[in-house]
Amino acid sequence: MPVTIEDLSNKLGVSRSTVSKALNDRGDVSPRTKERVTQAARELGYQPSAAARSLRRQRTEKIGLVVNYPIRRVSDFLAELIPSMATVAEEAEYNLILYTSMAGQTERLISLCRSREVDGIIIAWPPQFHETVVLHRMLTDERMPHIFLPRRVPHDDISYVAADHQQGARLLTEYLISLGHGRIAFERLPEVYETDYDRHSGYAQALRAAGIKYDESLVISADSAAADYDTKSFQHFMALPDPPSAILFFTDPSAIRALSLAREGGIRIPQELSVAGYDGVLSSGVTEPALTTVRQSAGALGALAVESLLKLIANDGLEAQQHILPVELLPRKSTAAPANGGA
Amino acid sequence: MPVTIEDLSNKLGVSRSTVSKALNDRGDVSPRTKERVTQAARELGYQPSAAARSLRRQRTEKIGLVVNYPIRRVSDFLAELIPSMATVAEEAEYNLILYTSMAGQTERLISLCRSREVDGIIIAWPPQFHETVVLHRMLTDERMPHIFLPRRVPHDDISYVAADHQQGARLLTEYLISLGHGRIAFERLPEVYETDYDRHSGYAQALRAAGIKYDESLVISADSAAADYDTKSFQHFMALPDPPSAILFFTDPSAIRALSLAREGGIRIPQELSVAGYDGVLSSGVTEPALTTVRQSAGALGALAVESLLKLIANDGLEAQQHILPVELLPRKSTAAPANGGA
DNA sequence: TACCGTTACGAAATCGATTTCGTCCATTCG
DNA sequence: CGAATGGACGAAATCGATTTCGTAACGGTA
Repeated sequence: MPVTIEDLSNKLGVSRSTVSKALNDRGDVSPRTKERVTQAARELGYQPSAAARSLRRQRTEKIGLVVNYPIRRVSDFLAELIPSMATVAEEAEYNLILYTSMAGQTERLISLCRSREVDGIIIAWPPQFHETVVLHRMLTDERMPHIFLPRRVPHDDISYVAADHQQGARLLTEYLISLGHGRIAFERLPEVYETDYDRHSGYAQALRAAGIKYDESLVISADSAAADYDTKSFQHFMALPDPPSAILFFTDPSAIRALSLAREGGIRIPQELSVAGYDGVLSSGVTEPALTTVRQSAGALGALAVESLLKLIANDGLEAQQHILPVELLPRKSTAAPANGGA
Repeated sequence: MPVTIEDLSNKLGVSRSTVSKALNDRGDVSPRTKERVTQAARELGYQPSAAARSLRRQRTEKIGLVVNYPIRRVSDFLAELIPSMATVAEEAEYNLILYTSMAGQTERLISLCRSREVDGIIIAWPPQFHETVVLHRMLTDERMPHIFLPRRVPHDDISYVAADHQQGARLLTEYLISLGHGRIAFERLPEVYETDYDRHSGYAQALRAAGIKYDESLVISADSAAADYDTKSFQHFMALPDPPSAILFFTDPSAIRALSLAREGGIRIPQELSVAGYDGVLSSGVTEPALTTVRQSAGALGALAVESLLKLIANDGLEAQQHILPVELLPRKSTAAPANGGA
C-alpha cells in the first residue's frame, strides 16, 4: 500500500498537521522541520492521496470534456483538440476527463455536477441555442464553471471559444473574387445555426464590398440528414442554366466529393471550375488537385478553452469568457482564375 | 452546495449507514425503508461525492491513458482511439483521464500511481523493449494494473493489445503477387522494432510461399529521423538498375508522398508502378489514385484495451492479457497488374 | 415465562488528507 | 519579575461517504 501522511508523521515523530503544513507551505513550520519533512517525503516517495485531498479541499484539479455530439466519423479536429486540451490542462496541474456518452442526457450531466468529480466542464458542440441556454442555466445552478466549444453562443452570460467563421468565408470569397470570379456559389448548412449565419454573412459581405450582386440561385441550403447530401449541392449548381465558376462548400469532405464528381463528369478543376472546402482537414492536402480551404486551429481553440475555463474556476465565473479566434486561408490548387474571365 | 448523505438521513430521520446501505444494496434494509430512501434521494437529486466514495472504497472508477509519445502530428489513429476507449470505459461506469505530458518521465508516472487517482493505466506507444520491461516492473511494484497499446511486447508477463502486422504485410504482399508482381520492394522502419519485425516477416513469408526469391536490394530501412525521409525510399528504389514493379511503404503518408513524386516524375500509377501504404488513414482514401493499404481499427484496439484493463483490475492482474487483432486489406486504385507481366 | 434467533437499524470507526484552534515555551517589554 | 507576544507544534474537527459491529425489538419455541 502507498505511503500515507501518517506513515510519514510516525517516522518523523511529528504530527500529521505539521507534515501537511510543511509540504503545502501553509501555517508555521520551522525551516528545520520543513527540511526534515520534505527530505523524508522524498525518501519514502510520499504522494498525497488524490481522493483524500479532493475530499478535504473540495476541488479535484480535473476538468471534464463533454463531447455533446454523436461522434459519427473520425475527425482530425478531435485528434488535434483533445491532446491540446489535455496538455494545456496539465501545465496548470489539471487533468482532463473525457465524457463521450452523454449527448443530450441532461440528467447524466447533472449527476456529473453533483458528484463533483470535476472542477469545470467544457462542452464540445453545444446544441441549438435554446437548449444551450437551458444547459447553461442548469450548470450555473449547479455552480459548475463551464464553457462551450467550438461554436459561439449569442448570449452575454455564456462563455465560449469559437473560430471566426465570418472572416473565414470572407477570406475565401475575397480570394476567389481576386482571381476574377464573379459567379461564386455558396453552400449553407442551416443545421449549425450560428456558424452558418456567420459564414453566410462573410460571403455576402465580400460580395457587397466587391460590388457583386448577391444571387439567390447561387446559394443552396444543404441538409446533412439526407443520405447523398454531399453530392446534391454539386449536382444542383452544375445543372443550373448558367453554372457558377466557383463553388464554396461548407465542409472539406463535400468539396473532396465534388472533386471526384467533377472528374467523373469530365469537368477539369481548377481550369473549368474552382472548388473550395472549409476546415482544413488533413485529407484536403492530398487530393488532386489539393483543396483550397480555410483552416481553424483545433489546437488553439482547445488551448484557449482550457485557459478560459481555468479562469472561470479561479474567478468563480464572475464574467463570461467569450473568444473568437482568427482563421487561416489555405489557397491551394483547386482554385484558379476562371476560363472566361468570370463573366 | 450539493446534497450530502447526511442531508438525506436528516430529512428521513434514519442514520447515514442506513441510507448508504439502501442505496448500495448492501446490508439489511427493510423494503419499506429502502423505498423511502431511494424516493428521497431522487427527489433531492442526491449524488454521492466521488471523492468521498473513492477515499472509502479505495478505487476511483477511472482509468488513465498515458500517451507516452511526442504527439508530432495529428493522427486519425488517436482520433478514433480516444473516443472509443472513453466510450467503452463509460459502459462499465469508468471514465478516462488523459495524461499527455509524461513521455519518458518515470517519476511522474510513479506519482500518478501513488496518488491513486486511477485504477489502471493504458500506455499508448510503449518505448523500446528494455524500457518497457522496466516500466512494467515499476507499475507492478506499485500494484497498478496496466496494458500497452498498440504494440505487442514480447514478454509473457506483459499485457498488450496490438494489430497483426505480420498478417497485414502478408496480405498486401500476397495481393500484389496475385496481381502478377514479382519484384516487390519493401520499406522497413527499424525504429519500431516489433512492428517492423512482424511486417517484414509477413512480407518474406508471402514471398516464400509464392516461391519468389527474397531480394535484399528490394528492401530498404528508412530512418524517420532524417528530414526528407519520406522521399528517400522512393528515390532509392526508382534509381535501381532494375526497379521494382511495386513498392510497399511503411506508412500511408510515405506512400502518398510517393504518389506525388511519381506524378512529378511522369511515372503513371498504377500502370507503371504499384504503390501501397499501411494504416488506412483517412487521407489514403482521397488521393488520386486512391491508395491500396492495410487498415488497423484503432477503435477496436482501444475498445479491447479498455476491456482487458478492466479485467486486469477485476482479477488483480493475475494473468497477462495479450491480444493480437486482425487487420483488413483495402485494395484500391494505386495497385494493378504490372505492365510487363512483372518479369 | 425464559430463551433464542432474526430482522432492522444506528453508533462509531475508517479512508487520508487539510485546517482550525489551542497550548507550550521562549523572548521581550514594562 | 510578571505579563504580553509570537513561534512552532499538536489535538481534534472536518470533508462525505462506506463498513463493521453492536443492540433493540420482535416473534417463535420449549
